[in-house]
Amino acid sequence: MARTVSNNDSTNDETGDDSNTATKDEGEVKGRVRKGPWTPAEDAILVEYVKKHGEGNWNSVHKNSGLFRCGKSCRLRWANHLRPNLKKGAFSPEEEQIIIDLHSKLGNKWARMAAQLPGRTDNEIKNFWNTRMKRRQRAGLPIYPPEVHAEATAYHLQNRYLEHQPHSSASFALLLSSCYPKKINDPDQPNRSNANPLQNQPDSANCYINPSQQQFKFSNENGGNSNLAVPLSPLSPYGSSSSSLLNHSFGDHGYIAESPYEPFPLVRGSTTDISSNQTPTPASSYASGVDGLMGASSMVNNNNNYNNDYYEVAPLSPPGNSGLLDALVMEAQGLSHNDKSKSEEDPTLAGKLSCKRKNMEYAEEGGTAPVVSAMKKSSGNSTTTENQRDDDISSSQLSKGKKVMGEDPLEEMNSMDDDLFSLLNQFPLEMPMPEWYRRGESQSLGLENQPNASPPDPADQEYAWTLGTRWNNMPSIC
DNA sequence: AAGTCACACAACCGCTGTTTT
DNA sequence: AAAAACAGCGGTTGTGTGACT
Repeated sequence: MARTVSNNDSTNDETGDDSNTATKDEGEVKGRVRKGPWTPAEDAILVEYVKKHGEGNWNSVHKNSGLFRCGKSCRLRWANHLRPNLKKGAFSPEEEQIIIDLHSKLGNKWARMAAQLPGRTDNEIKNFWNTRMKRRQRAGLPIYPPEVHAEATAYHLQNRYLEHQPHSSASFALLLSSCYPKKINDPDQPNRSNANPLQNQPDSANCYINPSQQQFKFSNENGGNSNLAVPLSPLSPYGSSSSSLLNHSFGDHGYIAESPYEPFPLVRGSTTDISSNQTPTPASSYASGVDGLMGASSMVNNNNNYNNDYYEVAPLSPPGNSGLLDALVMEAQGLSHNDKSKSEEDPTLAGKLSCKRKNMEYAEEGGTAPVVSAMKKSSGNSTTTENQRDDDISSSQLSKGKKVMGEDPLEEMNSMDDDLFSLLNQFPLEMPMPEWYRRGESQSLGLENQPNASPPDPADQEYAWTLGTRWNNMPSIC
Protein backbone atom coordinates (compact mmCIF):
# COMPACT_ATOMS: atom_id res chain seq x y z
CA MET A 1 0.00 0.00 0.00
CA ALA A 2 2.89 2.24 0.61
CA ARG A 3 3.52 4.77 -1.97
CA THR A 4 7.09 5.48 -2.85
CA VAL A 5 8.36 7.01 0.28
CA SER A 6 10.64 9.84 -0.20
CA ASN A 7 10.66 10.29 3.52
CA ASN A 8 13.28 12.80 4.28
CA ASP A 9 14.54 13.03 0.79
CA SER A 10 11.88 15.24 -0.55
CA THR A 11 11.83 18.80 0.42
CA ASN A 12 9.36 21.54 0.07
CA ASP A 13 9.57 24.87 1.64
CA GLU A 14 7.97 25.44 4.94
CA THR A 15 5.05 27.29 3.59
CA GLY A 16 3.46 24.01 2.91
CA ASP A 17 2.53 25.24 -0.47
CA ASP A 18 3.67 22.34 -2.52
CA SER A 19 3.01 24.23 -5.68
CA ASN A 20 6.52 25.38 -5.15
CA THR A 21 8.38 22.53 -6.68
CA ALA A 22 11.58 24.39 -7.19
CA THR A 23 12.93 23.21 -3.91
CA LYS A 24 12.95 19.67 -5.13
CA ASP A 25 15.54 20.47 -7.68
CA GLU A 26 17.38 22.94 -5.60
CA GLY A 27 17.81 20.57 -2.76
CA GLU A 28 17.09 21.33 0.81
CA VAL A 29 15.99 24.84 1.43
CA LYS A 30 14.42 25.43 4.78
CA GLY A 31 13.12 22.34 6.26
CA ARG A 32 12.36 18.81 5.44
CA VAL A 33 8.94 17.72 4.44
CA ARG A 34 8.15 14.11 4.58
CA LYS A 35 6.07 12.41 1.97
CA GLY A 36 4.54 9.03 1.58
CA PRO A 37 2.46 7.00 3.96
CA TRP A 38 1.75 8.32 7.36
CA THR A 39 3.05 6.51 10.37
CA PRO A 40 0.98 5.99 13.50
CA ALA A 41 3.30 8.33 15.30
CA GLU A 42 2.66 11.05 12.81
CA ASP A 43 -1.04 10.43 13.04
CA ALA A 44 -0.85 10.78 16.77
CA ILE A 45 0.96 14.06 16.51
CA LEU A 46 -1.56 15.39 14.07
CA VAL A 47 -4.52 14.26 16.10
CA GLU A 48 -3.04 15.81 19.15
CA TYR A 49 -2.41 19.03 17.37
CA VAL A 50 -5.90 19.26 16.00
CA LYS A 51 -7.34 18.50 19.40
CA LYS A 52 -5.43 21.42 20.77
CA HIS A 53 -5.76 23.91 18.01
CA GLY A 54 -8.67 22.74 15.98
CA GLU A 55 -8.87 22.29 12.29
CA GLY A 56 -7.42 24.79 9.93
CA ASN A 57 -4.09 26.52 9.93
CA TRP A 58 -2.66 23.42 8.47
CA ASN A 59 0.60 25.00 7.63
CA SER A 60 1.12 25.83 11.23
CA VAL A 61 1.00 22.16 12.03
CA HIS A 62 4.26 21.73 10.30
CA LYS A 63 5.69 24.73 11.99
CA ASN A 64 4.48 24.09 15.49
CA SER A 65 4.05 20.41 15.94
CA GLY A 66 7.30 19.07 14.75
CA LEU A 67 5.53 17.08 12.15
CA PHE A 68 7.49 16.98 8.95
CA ARG A 69 4.51 17.20 6.73
CA CYS A 70 3.27 20.02 4.63
CA GLY A 71 0.00 21.60 5.57
CA LYS A 72 -1.71 20.17 2.62
CA SER A 73 -0.72 16.69 3.52
CA CYS A 74 -1.90 17.24 7.07
CA ARG A 75 -5.25 18.49 5.95
CA LEU A 76 -5.67 15.53 3.68
CA ARG A 77 -4.65 13.07 6.29
CA TRP A 78 -7.00 14.57 8.79
CA ALA A 79 -9.88 14.83 6.42
CA ASN A 80 -9.54 11.40 4.97
CA HIS A 81 -8.36 9.31 7.86
CA LEU A 82 -8.15 10.93 11.22
CA ARG A 83 -11.14 13.10 11.73
CA PRO A 84 -13.84 11.68 13.92
CA ASN A 85 -17.02 10.14 12.61
CA LEU A 86 -15.35 8.79 9.56
CA LYS A 87 -16.94 5.68 8.23
CA LYS A 88 -14.56 2.99 7.32
CA GLY A 89 -15.11 0.03 5.17
CA ALA A 90 -16.95 -0.66 2.02
CA PHE A 91 -19.85 1.40 0.89
CA SER A 92 -23.20 0.02 1.77
CA PRO A 93 -25.64 -0.64 -1.06
CA GLU A 94 -27.58 2.39 0.10
CA GLU A 95 -24.53 4.54 -0.07
CA GLU A 96 -23.68 3.19 -3.47
CA GLN A 97 -27.10 4.07 -4.65
CA ILE A 98 -26.75 7.55 -3.32
CA ILE A 99 -23.42 7.97 -5.02
CA ILE A 100 -24.77 6.81 -8.31
CA ASP A 101 -27.70 9.09 -7.98
CA LEU A 102 -25.61 12.05 -6.96
CA HIS A 103 -23.11 11.47 -9.69
CA SER A 104 -25.81 11.41 -12.25
CA LYS A 105 -26.81 14.84 -11.07
CA LEU A 106 -23.59 16.43 -9.99
CA GLY A 107 -20.96 14.77 -12.09
CA ASN A 108 -17.48 14.52 -10.65
CA LYS A 109 -18.16 16.84 -7.78
CA TRP A 110 -16.72 14.56 -5.20
CA ALA A 111 -16.67 17.02 -2.39
CA ARG A 112 -20.27 17.86 -2.89
CA MET A 113 -21.14 14.24 -3.05
CA ALA A 114 -19.21 13.62 0.13
CA ALA A 115 -21.23 16.33 1.79
CA GLN A 116 -24.26 14.19 1.19
CA LEU A 117 -22.66 11.11 2.66
CA PRO A 118 -21.75 11.68 6.27
CA GLY A 119 -18.57 9.99 7.26
CA ARG A 120 -17.40 9.51 3.73
CA THR A 121 -14.69 11.44 2.04
CA ASP A 122 -14.46 12.79 -1.42
CA ASN A 123 -11.43 10.64 -2.00
CA GLU A 124 -13.28 7.52 -1.07
CA ILE A 125 -16.14 8.37 -3.32
CA LYS A 126 -13.85 9.25 -6.13
CA ASN A 127 -11.98 6.03 -5.84
CA PHE A 128 -15.14 4.08 -5.61
CA TRP A 129 -16.57 5.73 -8.63
CA ASN A 130 -13.52 5.37 -10.77
CA THR A 131 -13.18 1.75 -9.92
CA ARG A 132 -16.79 1.12 -10.49
CA MET A 133 -16.73 2.87 -13.77
CA LYS A 134 -13.80 0.88 -15.02
CA ARG A 135 -15.47 -2.29 -13.99
CA ARG A 136 -18.71 -1.51 -15.63
CA GLN A 137 -16.97 -0.24 -18.65
CA ARG A 138 -15.15 -3.48 -19.05
CA ALA A 139 -18.33 -5.38 -18.56
CA GLY A 140 -20.05 -3.29 -21.18
CA LEU A 141 -22.62 -2.14 -18.72
CA PRO A 142 -24.15 1.26 -18.48
CA ILE A 143 -22.69 3.43 -15.80
CA TYR A 144 -26.05 4.44 -14.54
CA PRO A 145 -28.93 2.10 -14.07
CA PRO A 146 -31.72 3.02 -16.43
CA GLU A 147 -33.92 4.44 -13.73
CA VAL A 148 -31.16 6.66 -12.43
CA HIS A 149 -30.33 7.70 -15.92
CA ALA A 150 -33.88 8.63 -16.65
CA GLU A 151 -34.18 10.47 -13.42
CA ALA A 152 -30.99 12.37 -14.00
CA THR A 153 -32.03 13.29 -17.47
CA ALA A 154 -35.27 14.58 -16.16
CA TYR A 155 -33.45 16.41 -13.45
CA HIS A 156 -31.25 18.22 -15.89
CA LEU A 157 -33.99 18.87 -18.28
CA GLN A 158 -36.06 20.33 -15.55
CA ASN A 159 -33.34 22.44 -14.09
CA ARG A 160 -31.82 23.56 -17.29
CA TYR A 161 -34.41 23.64 -19.92
CA LEU A 162 -37.65 24.31 -18.24
CA GLU A 163 -36.57 26.60 -15.49
CA HIS A 164 -34.03 28.54 -17.47
CA GLN A 165 -35.69 28.71 -20.77
CA PRO A 166 -35.35 30.61 -22.83
CA HIS A 167 -32.49 32.36 -21.17
CA SER A 168 -30.38 29.47 -20.19
CA SER A 169 -26.69 29.78 -19.84
CA ALA A 170 -26.43 26.10 -20.06
CA SER A 171 -28.45 26.16 -23.19
CA PHE A 172 -26.07 28.68 -24.44
CA ALA A 173 -23.25 26.35 -23.66
CA LEU A 174 -24.74 23.64 -25.73
CA LEU A 175 -25.72 25.88 -28.52
CA LEU A 176 -22.46 27.65 -28.70
CA SER A 177 -20.52 24.47 -28.61
CA SER A 178 -22.48 23.25 -31.51
CA CYS A 179 -21.45 26.17 -33.61
CA TYR A 180 -18.40 24.32 -34.63
CA PRO A 181 -18.49 22.00 -37.52
CA LYS A 182 -18.24 18.31 -37.42
CA LYS A 183 -18.32 16.51 -40.64
CA ILE A 184 -21.28 14.30 -40.50
CA ASN A 185 -20.44 11.56 -42.89
CA ASP A 186 -17.17 10.47 -41.61
CA PRO A 187 -15.88 7.58 -43.63
CA ASP A 188 -13.55 6.75 -40.82
CA GLN A 189 -16.47 5.95 -38.62
CA PRO A 190 -18.18 3.15 -40.44
CA ASN A 191 -20.14 2.01 -37.45
CA ARG A 192 -22.04 5.19 -37.23
CA SER A 193 -25.29 5.42 -38.92
CA ASN A 194 -26.48 8.30 -40.96
CA ALA A 195 -29.67 8.71 -39.15
CA ASN A 196 -29.08 12.30 -38.35
CA PRO A 197 -31.94 14.26 -39.82
CA LEU A 198 -29.71 17.21 -40.31
CA GLN A 199 -27.86 15.36 -42.92
CA ASN A 200 -30.74 15.89 -45.20
CA GLN A 201 -30.28 19.53 -45.04
CA PRO A 202 -28.65 21.06 -48.03
CA ASP A 203 -24.94 20.82 -47.85
CA SER A 204 -25.17 20.28 -44.18
CA ALA A 205 -21.71 18.89 -43.97
CA ASN A 206 -20.28 22.11 -45.19
CA CYS A 207 -22.32 24.60 -43.33
CA TYR A 208 -22.58 25.87 -39.90
CA ILE A 209 -26.04 26.28 -38.75
CA ASN A 210 -26.92 28.80 -36.19
CA PRO A 211 -27.66 26.64 -33.25
CA SER A 212 -30.08 29.12 -31.90
CA GLN A 213 -32.15 28.34 -34.93
CA GLN A 214 -31.62 24.69 -34.64
CA GLN A 215 -34.21 22.57 -32.98
CA PHE A 216 -32.29 20.04 -31.05
CA LYS A 217 -33.68 16.64 -30.96
CA PHE A 218 -32.66 13.91 -28.70
CA SER A 219 -31.57 10.70 -30.09
CA ASN A 220 -33.56 7.74 -29.08
CA GLU A 221 -32.33 4.29 -28.61
CA ASN A 222 -32.33 3.54 -32.24
CA GLY A 223 -31.25 6.89 -33.41
CA GLY A 224 -27.71 5.85 -33.88
CA ASN A 225 -26.48 9.34 -34.31
CA SER A 226 -23.24 8.39 -32.90
CA ASN A 227 -21.03 10.71 -34.78
CA LEU A 228 -22.76 13.62 -33.28
CA ALA A 229 -21.14 15.21 -30.37
CA VAL A 230 -21.71 17.93 -27.91
CA PRO A 231 -19.81 18.69 -24.82
CA LEU A 232 -20.36 15.98 -22.38
CA SER A 233 -21.57 17.20 -19.16
CA PRO A 234 -20.53 15.64 -15.93
CA LEU A 235 -23.74 13.85 -16.18
CA SER A 236 -21.75 11.66 -18.39
CA PRO A 237 -19.06 9.71 -16.73
CA TYR A 238 -17.04 10.50 -19.77
CA GLY A 239 -17.06 14.05 -18.90
CA SER A 240 -14.20 13.01 -16.78
CA SER A 241 -10.90 14.14 -17.97
CA SER A 242 -9.43 10.79 -17.34
CA SER A 243 -7.70 10.03 -20.54
CA SER A 244 -7.73 6.37 -19.81
CA LEU A 245 -11.44 6.47 -19.73
CA LEU A 246 -11.79 8.62 -22.72
CA ASN A 247 -9.68 6.30 -24.70
CA HIS A 248 -11.96 3.44 -24.07
CA SER A 249 -15.29 2.67 -25.46
CA PHE A 250 -18.05 5.06 -24.81
CA GLY A 251 -20.52 2.56 -25.89
CA ASP A 252 -21.97 1.79 -22.58
CA HIS A 253 -23.25 5.13 -21.61
CA GLY A 254 -22.26 8.09 -23.61
CA TYR A 255 -24.73 10.86 -23.20
CA ILE A 256 -25.01 12.60 -26.42
CA ALA A 257 -27.37 15.20 -27.61
CA GLU A 258 -28.08 15.27 -31.20
CA SER A 259 -26.05 17.89 -32.87
CA PRO A 260 -24.00 17.49 -35.99
CA TYR A 261 -21.22 19.59 -34.72
CA GLU A 262 -18.21 19.11 -32.69
CA PRO A 263 -16.47 21.77 -30.71
CA PHE A 264 -13.21 21.05 -32.38
CA PRO A 265 -11.81 24.51 -32.57
CA LEU A 266 -12.32 24.99 -28.92
CA VAL A 267 -10.36 21.92 -28.22
CA ARG A 268 -7.59 22.43 -30.63
CA GLY A 269 -4.46 23.52 -28.93
CA SER A 270 -6.32 24.99 -26.09
CA THR A 271 -4.29 23.38 -23.40
CA THR A 272 -1.07 24.75 -24.71
CA ASP A 273 -2.01 28.33 -25.06
CA ILE A 274 -2.98 29.03 -21.59
CA SER A 275 -1.20 29.79 -18.47
CA SER A 276 -1.02 26.26 -17.31
CA ASN A 277 2.42 24.86 -17.20
CA GLN A 278 1.15 21.37 -17.03
CA THR A 279 1.68 18.83 -19.68
CA PRO A 280 -0.82 19.62 -22.35
CA THR A 281 -2.68 16.40 -22.40
CA PRO A 282 -6.37 15.91 -22.42
CA ALA A 283 -6.04 14.83 -18.87
CA SER A 284 -4.41 17.97 -17.72
CA SER A 285 -5.96 20.14 -15.19
CA TYR A 286 -7.90 22.27 -17.55
CA ALA A 287 -9.92 19.28 -18.34
CA SER A 288 -11.96 20.06 -15.32
CA GLY A 289 -13.19 23.02 -17.18
CA VAL A 290 -13.43 21.57 -20.59
CA ASP A 291 -14.17 18.05 -19.67
CA GLY A 292 -17.04 17.93 -21.96
CA LEU A 293 -15.21 19.27 -24.90
CA MET A 294 -12.32 17.00 -24.44
CA GLY A 295 -14.58 14.12 -23.86
CA ALA A 296 -16.58 14.80 -26.91
CA SER A 297 -13.56 15.13 -29.06
CA SER A 298 -11.88 12.05 -27.81
CA MET A 299 -15.05 10.18 -28.02
CA VAL A 300 -15.66 11.01 -31.59
CA ASN A 301 -12.25 10.06 -32.62
CA ASN A 302 -11.36 7.16 -30.52
CA ASN A 303 -14.39 5.11 -30.25
CA ASN A 304 -16.00 3.15 -32.90
CA ASN A 305 -17.57 0.85 -30.46
CA TYR A 306 -20.77 2.67 -30.03
CA ASN A 307 -23.72 1.18 -28.43
CA ASN A 308 -26.74 3.07 -29.45
CA ASP A 309 -28.72 1.67 -26.62
CA TYR A 310 -27.32 4.31 -24.42
CA TYR A 311 -27.28 7.32 -26.54
CA GLU A 312 -29.31 9.68 -24.63
CA VAL A 313 -29.30 13.22 -23.72
CA ALA A 314 -27.19 15.17 -21.41
CA PRO A 315 -27.99 18.33 -23.16
CA LEU A 316 -26.59 20.71 -20.71
CA SER A 317 -24.04 21.12 -18.10
CA PRO A 318 -25.38 20.13 -14.77
CA PRO A 319 -24.96 22.23 -11.71
CA GLY A 320 -21.43 22.97 -10.84
CA ASN A 321 -20.03 22.62 -14.26
CA SER A 322 -18.95 25.70 -15.99
CA GLY A 323 -17.02 23.82 -18.55
CA LEU A 324 -18.17 25.71 -21.53
CA LEU A 325 -17.34 29.02 -20.08
CA ASP A 326 -13.99 27.71 -19.14
CA ALA A 327 -13.56 26.76 -22.69
CA LEU A 328 -14.56 30.20 -23.75
CA VAL A 329 -12.01 31.70 -21.48
CA MET A 330 -9.45 29.35 -22.82
CA GLU A 331 -10.35 30.23 -26.34
CA ALA A 332 -10.16 33.88 -25.57
CA GLN A 333 -6.79 33.39 -24.02
CA GLY A 334 -5.66 31.36 -26.94
CA LEU A 335 -6.74 34.03 -29.33
CA SER A 336 -5.03 36.68 -27.38
CA HIS A 337 -1.90 34.62 -27.13
CA ASN A 338 -0.59 35.92 -30.40
CA ASP A 339 -0.93 39.41 -29.26
CA LYS A 340 -0.05 39.42 -25.67
CA SER A 341 0.38 43.09 -25.30
CA LYS A 342 -3.01 43.62 -26.75
CA SER A 343 -4.61 41.34 -24.29
CA GLU A 344 -2.76 42.86 -21.44
CA GLU A 345 -3.87 46.34 -22.12
CA ASP A 346 -7.30 45.27 -23.10
CA PRO A 347 -8.38 42.56 -20.74
CA THR A 348 -11.86 42.72 -22.03
CA LEU A 349 -12.88 39.42 -23.36
CA ALA A 350 -10.95 37.02 -21.24
CA GLY A 351 -11.48 39.09 -18.18
CA LYS A 352 -15.11 39.45 -18.81
CA LEU A 353 -15.53 35.85 -19.55
CA SER A 354 -13.59 34.96 -16.49
CA CYS A 355 -15.75 37.26 -14.50
CA LYS A 356 -18.77 35.75 -16.09
CA ARG A 357 -17.54 32.34 -15.25
CA LYS A 358 -17.02 33.24 -11.66
CA ASN A 359 -20.49 34.56 -11.41
CA MET A 360 -21.81 31.54 -13.15
CA GLU A 361 -20.01 29.23 -10.82
CA TYR A 362 -21.15 31.17 -7.91
CA ALA A 363 -24.64 30.76 -9.09
CA GLU A 364 -24.25 27.11 -9.75
CA GLU A 365 -22.32 26.31 -6.67
CA GLY A 366 -25.52 26.54 -4.78
CA GLY A 367 -26.35 23.04 -5.92
CA THR A 368 -28.85 24.67 -8.10
CA ALA A 369 -28.33 28.13 -9.28
CA PRO A 370 -29.77 30.69 -6.97
CA VAL A 371 -32.05 31.62 -9.75
CA VAL A 372 -33.38 28.17 -9.81
CA SER A 373 -33.59 27.91 -6.10
CA ALA A 374 -35.43 31.14 -5.90
CA MET A 375 -37.77 30.09 -8.61
CA LYS A 376 -38.30 26.78 -7.02
CA LYS A 377 -39.05 28.21 -3.67
CA SER A 378 -41.30 30.87 -4.92
CA SER A 379 -43.17 28.55 -7.15
CA GLY A 380 -43.30 25.81 -4.60
CA ASN A 381 -42.41 23.27 -7.19
CA SER A 382 -39.30 21.97 -5.69
CA THR A 383 -39.20 18.81 -3.79
CA THR A 384 -38.06 18.68 -0.26
CA THR A 385 -34.98 16.77 -1.13
CA GLU A 386 -33.99 19.19 -3.77
CA ASN A 387 -34.29 22.12 -1.49
CA GLN A 388 -32.59 20.29 1.22
CA ARG A 389 -29.68 19.46 -0.98
CA ASP A 390 -29.41 22.97 -2.20
CA ASP A 391 -29.41 24.27 1.28
CA ASP A 392 -27.04 21.71 2.60
CA ILE A 393 -24.51 22.07 -0.06
CA SER A 394 -24.51 25.68 -0.64
CA SER A 395 -25.02 27.52 2.54
CA SER A 396 -21.40 28.23 3.23
CA GLN A 397 -20.46 28.61 -0.35
CA LEU A 398 -23.34 30.84 -0.99
CA SER A 399 -22.50 33.10 1.84
CA LYS A 400 -18.99 33.36 0.56
CA GLY A 401 -20.21 34.05 -2.89
CA LYS A 402 -22.47 36.80 -1.76
CA LYS A 403 -19.56 38.61 -0.31
CA VAL A 404 -17.91 38.58 -3.64
CA MET A 405 -20.86 39.32 -5.76
CA GLY A 406 -22.59 41.93 -3.78
CA GLU A 407 -25.36 41.79 -6.27
CA ASP A 408 -28.64 40.13 -6.69
CA PRO A 409 -27.77 36.74 -8.08
CA LEU A 410 -31.06 36.48 -9.82
CA GLU A 411 -30.50 39.64 -11.67
CA GLU A 412 -26.95 38.68 -12.31
CA MET A 413 -27.88 35.44 -13.90
CA ASN A 414 -30.61 36.86 -16.01
CA SER A 415 -28.54 39.67 -17.36
CA MET A 416 -25.76 37.27 -18.00
CA ASP A 417 -27.93 35.03 -20.06
CA ASP A 418 -29.20 37.96 -21.98
CA ASP A 419 -25.69 38.76 -22.91
CA LEU A 420 -24.92 35.28 -23.90
CA PHE A 421 -27.95 35.02 -26.06
CA SER A 422 -27.31 38.29 -27.69
CA LEU A 423 -23.96 36.89 -28.64
CA LEU A 424 -25.54 33.75 -29.87
CA ASN A 425 -27.91 35.63 -32.03
CA GLN A 426 -25.04 37.07 -33.91
CA PHE A 427 -24.31 33.73 -35.41
CA PRO A 428 -25.81 33.50 -38.84
CA LEU A 429 -28.25 30.83 -39.70
CA GLU A 430 -25.80 29.23 -42.02
CA MET A 431 -22.29 29.94 -42.88
CA PRO A 432 -19.81 28.33 -45.18
CA MET A 433 -17.37 25.85 -43.88
CA PRO A 434 -14.04 27.55 -43.51
CA GLU A 435 -11.39 26.54 -45.92
CA TRP A 436 -9.05 25.39 -43.22
CA TYR A 437 -11.66 23.02 -42.03
CA ARG A 438 -12.34 21.59 -45.43
CA ARG A 439 -8.66 21.07 -45.94
CA GLY A 440 -8.43 19.10 -42.81
CA GLU A 441 -11.67 17.26 -43.01
CA SER A 442 -10.05 14.02 -43.92
CA GLN A 443 -8.21 14.16 -40.70
CA SER A 444 -9.62 13.09 -37.51
CA LEU A 445 -10.37 15.88 -35.17
CA GLY A 446 -9.05 14.37 -32.04
CA LEU A 447 -6.40 15.77 -29.85
CA GLU A 448 -4.19 12.88 -30.62
CA ASN A 449 -4.09 14.03 -34.17
CA GLN A 450 -3.36 17.58 -33.53
CA PRO A 451 0.25 17.36 -34.45
CA ASN A 452 -0.81 16.27 -37.90
CA ALA A 453 -3.55 18.74 -38.28
CA SER A 454 -2.08 21.95 -39.44
CA PRO A 455 -3.50 24.61 -37.27
CA PRO A 456 -5.28 27.32 -39.08
CA ASP A 457 -3.40 30.42 -39.69
CA PRO A 458 -4.71 33.10 -37.45
CA ALA A 459 -4.27 35.44 -40.36
CA ASP A 460 -6.59 33.32 -42.39
CA GLN A 461 -9.67 35.35 -43.04
CA GLU A 462 -12.10 32.58 -42.46
CA TYR A 463 -10.41 31.38 -39.39
CA ALA A 464 -10.34 34.87 -38.14
CA TRP A 465 -13.98 35.07 -38.84
CA THR A 466 -14.89 31.92 -37.10
CA LEU A 467 -12.94 32.63 -34.02
CA GLY A 468 -11.53 36.06 -33.97
CA THR A 469 -14.12 38.23 -35.52
CA ARG A 470 -17.01 36.61 -33.87
CA TRP A 471 -15.36 36.66 -30.52
CA ASN A 472 -14.66 40.29 -30.99
CA ASN A 473 -18.34 40.75 -31.25
CA MET A 474 -18.72 39.37 -27.83
CA PRO A 475 -20.87 41.80 -25.95
CA SER A 476 -19.65 43.27 -22.79
CA ILE A 477 -20.79 40.90 -20.17
CA CYS A 478 -19.19 41.96 -17.01
C1' DA B 1 5.21 -21.41 -7.64
C1' DA B 2 5.42 -17.59 -10.55
C1' DG B 3 3.38 -14.20 -13.31
C1' DT B 4 -0.47 -11.23 -14.50
C1' DC B 5 -4.31 -8.60 -13.75
C1' DA B 6 -7.86 -5.90 -11.52
C1' DC B 7 -8.99 -3.67 -7.62
C1' DA B 8 -8.81 -0.71 -3.54
C1' DC B 9 -6.63 2.64 -1.40
C1' DA B 10 -3.56 6.42 -0.02
C1' DA B 11 -1.27 10.17 -1.25
C1' DC B 12 0.57 13.55 -4.31
C1' DC B 13 0.04 17.13 -7.83
C1' DG B 14 -1.54 21.23 -10.08
C1' DC B 15 -4.77 24.46 -10.06
C1' DT B 16 -8.22 27.73 -8.39
C1' DG B 17 -10.68 30.59 -5.24
C1' DT B 18 -10.61 32.98 -0.88
C1' DT B 19 -8.58 35.34 2.83
C1' DT B 20 -5.01 37.85 4.92
C1' DT B 21 -1.20 40.95 4.93
C1' DA C 1 -4.68 47.09 -5.05
C1' DA C 2 -1.38 43.60 -5.14
C1' DA C 3 0.96 39.83 -3.34
C1' DA C 4 1.27 36.06 -0.34
C1' DA C 5 -0.71 32.57 2.21
C1' DC C 6 -4.13 29.42 2.85
C1' DA C 7 -7.73 26.04 1.89
C1' DG C 8 -9.92 23.07 -0.96
C1' DC C 9 -10.98 20.44 -5.19
C1' DG C 10 -10.45 17.14 -8.76
C1' DG C 11 -7.21 14.31 -11.41
C1' DT C 12 -3.65 11.15 -11.36
C1' DT C 13 -0.36 7.86 -9.82
C1' DG C 14 1.92 4.29 -7.15
C1' DT C 15 1.60 0.35 -4.21
C1' DG C 16 -0.30 -3.67 -1.75
C1' DT C 17 -3.37 -7.42 -2.16
C1' DG C 18 -5.97 -11.15 -3.76
C1' DA C 19 -7.82 -13.81 -7.56
C1' DC C 20 -6.78 -16.07 -11.49
C1' DT C 21 -4.00 -18.45 -15.04
